[in-house]
Parts: sequence; C-alpha cells; structure tokens
Amino acid sequence: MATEDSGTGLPTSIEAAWGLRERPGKGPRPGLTLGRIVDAAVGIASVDGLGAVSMSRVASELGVSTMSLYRYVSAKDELLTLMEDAAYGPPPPGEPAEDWRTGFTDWAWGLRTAVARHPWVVNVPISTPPSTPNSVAWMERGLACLRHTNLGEGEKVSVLMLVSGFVRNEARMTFDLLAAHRRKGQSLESSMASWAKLLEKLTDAERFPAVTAALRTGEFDTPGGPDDEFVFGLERILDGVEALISARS
Amino acid sequence: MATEDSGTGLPTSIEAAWGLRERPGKGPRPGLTLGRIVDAAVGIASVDGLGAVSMSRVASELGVSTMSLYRYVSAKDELLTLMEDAAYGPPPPGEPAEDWRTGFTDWAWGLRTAVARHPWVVNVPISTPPSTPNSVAWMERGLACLRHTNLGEGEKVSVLMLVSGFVRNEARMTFDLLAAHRRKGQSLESSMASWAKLLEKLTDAERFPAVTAALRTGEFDTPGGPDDEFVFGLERILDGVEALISARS
DNA sequence: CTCTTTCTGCGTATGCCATACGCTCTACTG
DNA sequence: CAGTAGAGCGTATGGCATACGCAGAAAGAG
Repeated sequence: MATEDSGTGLPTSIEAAWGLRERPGKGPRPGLTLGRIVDAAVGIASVDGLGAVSMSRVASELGVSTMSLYRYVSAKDELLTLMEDAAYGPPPPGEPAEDWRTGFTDWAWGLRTAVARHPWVVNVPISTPPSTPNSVAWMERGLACLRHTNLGEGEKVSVLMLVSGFVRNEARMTFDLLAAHRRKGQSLESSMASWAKLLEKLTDAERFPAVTAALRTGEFDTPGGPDDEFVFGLERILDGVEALISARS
Repeated sequence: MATEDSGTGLPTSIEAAWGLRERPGKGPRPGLTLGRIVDAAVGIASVDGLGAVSMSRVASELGVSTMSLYRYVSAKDELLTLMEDAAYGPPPPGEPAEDWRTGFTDWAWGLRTAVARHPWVVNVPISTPPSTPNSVAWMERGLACLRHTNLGEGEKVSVLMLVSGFVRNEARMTFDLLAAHRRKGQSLESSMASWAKLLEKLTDAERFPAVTAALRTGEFDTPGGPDDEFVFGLERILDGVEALISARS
C-alpha cells in the first residue's frame, strides 16, 4: 500500500508535492507526473465543476487508463487535496505591509482572488489540517502580516483561521448560489427578486414580523455587487480584531 | 414531473414542509409520509454520516423499495434540504433579549447547538437561499434580536449572514477534523500534536520564519476545548458589529 | 354499480462511480 | 545476464441516482 513514508506520516503523493521522495532507479520510467495529473483535474473542475472530476475522466483526458492514476495517488481524496493546493497557488512574494491591517486585508483579498479563480476549491472536503506546500505558505504569510501586533502566537493563529474561514465560507455561498442560478438560466438579480417574492408569499406579518419588515424595505431586490457582502464581513471582522489588538496595549 | 406548483416555484416536497398541498382525493393512500422519510434519513446521517445517506439505504430502513421514495421527493437534494431543515429545528420560542448583543449571542449559540447535534448538516451542499420553514424561522429570530439597533434592514441581513456563516464554517472545520481523527483512531490532542510535529519537519526557519516562531511557543499542542475557537471568533465578530452600531449613533 | 381517472409502489435497467486484484512488460541493479 | 521493483492497465465488484413503465388501489362520475 505504502500510503506513508519518510516518517512524516503524509501520503506519498503529498510528500511528492513537497519535493521529497526522489525516484528509485529500478522499474520502468513513469509516463506521467503528479503535476500533469493535477493540472488535468484542475482543468476539468474549472470547466465542468468539481463534480465532473472523476478518476476515469481525468485519465481519459490524459490518454491513459483509469487505474494508472493509482500509481501516483493512492485515493481520490489525495488528488483533491493536491488540486486544492494548486488552486490556491503560492501567496504573493515579497514582504507584506508594515501596518497589520493593510497587510492582512491584502492577504484576505489574495485568498479571495485565488478562490474566485477556482470556485470549486471551497467544495473540496476538509479532511486534515493544512499540510500542503501552498497552504502552509499562505499560513506563513498571514502570520507575517500580524508580526508587529502584540497578539500571542495562539491568537494570531486564531485570527488567521477566523479570516480564512470567512473567506472560504463567503466564497462558498456566493459561488454556489451563482452556479445554481446559472444552472436555472437566471441572472442573480432576477433570482434574488424571486426569492424575495417567495418569502413574501410564505411569511405572514404575525408569525414573521421582522422578515416582513425587512422585505418591505425592498433591499433584497438590489443585491449590489458580489463583493459587497465580502467587504462588509471583512470590515466587521477586522474591526473586531483591531479592538482586541487595542485592548492588548 | 410536477416539481413546481402553486406559483411558489418551490419543489413540491418543500411546499409540503410548509404545510401547503393537501392530498387530492383520488388514487391509493400514501403508505409513507415525508416526515417519516426525513426522520429515517436523519437517523442514518446521525449514526453513519451524511455519506451513508443513499436513497436505497433510506428506503430499506423504511421497509420500502428505493423508487417509492421518489413519489415523495423528486430528487435526493430535496431530501437533503428537508434533512437540513429538520436538523436545525425551530428556534427557541419567546421573545429574544432586549439587549442586542445578549440576544444575538444566544442566537449564535443556539445555531451552534443545533449543528453540534447534527454535525453532518454543515456538509449539505447549499443550492438555494434559505426557503424552508425552520431556516426562515431562524432568520426571523436573528432579525428580531437586532430590532433595537439602528442598523438598516440590509445591514441586519448582512450581519445575520456573517454570523450564521461563521457558525456553519466553524462547525464544519471542527467536526470534520474531529471525524477525521476518530476515523484514524486518534484523539484530538495527539492529532494536533502530530500535526505540529509534521509542520516542524516541513518548515525551515528561513522560508517559514513566522510558522517556526508560532510552533516554537508550543501552543499547538494544547488545543483547549472545541468551543475555544468558536468563542474567540464570535467575540471578534460581535465586537466588529458593535463598532458599526456605535458608529451609527 | 361500473367505469375512468389518478395516484401509489416498485421491478428493471442504464450509466455512472471508486477502487481491489493480479497480470505483463520494462529498465535498472547486482 | 538474472533478478526484481515498479509501471500500465484489463477486469471485476459493489456501490450510486434515477428514468421508465407497469400493476393495482382508491375515489369520483355516470
């Protein structure tokens, strides 16, 4: 089986992504590389969504048989993990801004941009704490943004998880809804409008006074840009983090 | 087919959940109810996880054939939506606290409690904006908690989505990790510790100075309770919301 | 009371999916 | 040059959602 090696406890394919594991000289030369497999899978996901990524589809895209892939990846979820790593890509190079809030805002937007480029990543099931190269690199950069704050190391990590979780979740809702609307051939606006209409039909003013009041303002009909909710949430969270940092002085 | 009716645009099964749609007098009496089907599916998910919920498994649990279920539900994802609604259940009755922060904190904890009772809900794919009875009821209550603030209606909804998204995402990470650890037969502590060890092996101090520094404090080895991250994140977000409310005065 | 309509349950079939197993052939090591 | 580790892959197993159409039940229409 050999799902582990080198004492890292990582699956072999993930070790390969870190650049460990050189090829032993024996048998025939591999005809593929992990990179090509992951690229093919990413391509499929980008065009037809994560659901379209099957081992046989990836294999046929590469002109090999399904089972060949299992020489490179011991199970599909390893492939998914590697796809995720590839989708995030490396964080921007160079030093982050001196001011934590500037740097951290950049960081959050960078993550969001990566996710927007590959919306399917947010549907990759989480199975382990981040241990792929790019994930750890993004973590490194996030921590670096907070280097001049007086937060404890544990707090920094918590802030990181809070914000990256927010980015992921926001993207998940936004892009899943967008995809659902596209599937039904509607625009986001008409879809929101019909949702509002639906709620109006379902909610009476006695049992749902607050929803009724919110609907009456008509704000649901004008959803604004897809980034609006992201901007709003990020500002609130960073305000909260700022309060903590101030309290530590 | 009849996936829509009554002008709501909702699938028939969801309309049934709202109590619309009475039985037409004609054909044979249904041997099942939507409720029994959903209960069975929820039971399976609670015991063996969402992945174990298949149409055939649900059917055999009920002693009927697989295809019978399609008389009640037009596709599996309708069943999932109904399961989600059942898992959240109704929000607590009565008036929320006068003070928005008290009430809203209760609301967030209530959501978290519901999710903790049925951890699989967070893996139900999001396909539409909330339109099931309990989802709307939770929305109603969340808005009610903010009734004495000076936020605009759109802002209230944004705050709602921000916090409920946080609850969902936090639960997703926490419980997925817990499940992964259980699958490998490890405790959370030992698993976190081995993750820290792994990162130490993978990261050198030159390329990953911040991660190295964080690891050196040893804070990863003492994960604390599973609620710690939740409490931390919720406090930050509510601080941020409070800043907004103050700014509106 | 009978006929027609409408709805239920369900058997069967299709076409996906991940992946276990074991064979053949390759290319390097001793 | 022999031995062997590894590559590619054909086949098989056991899952899955769900389309289709049939048989029989229940209620209304005449």
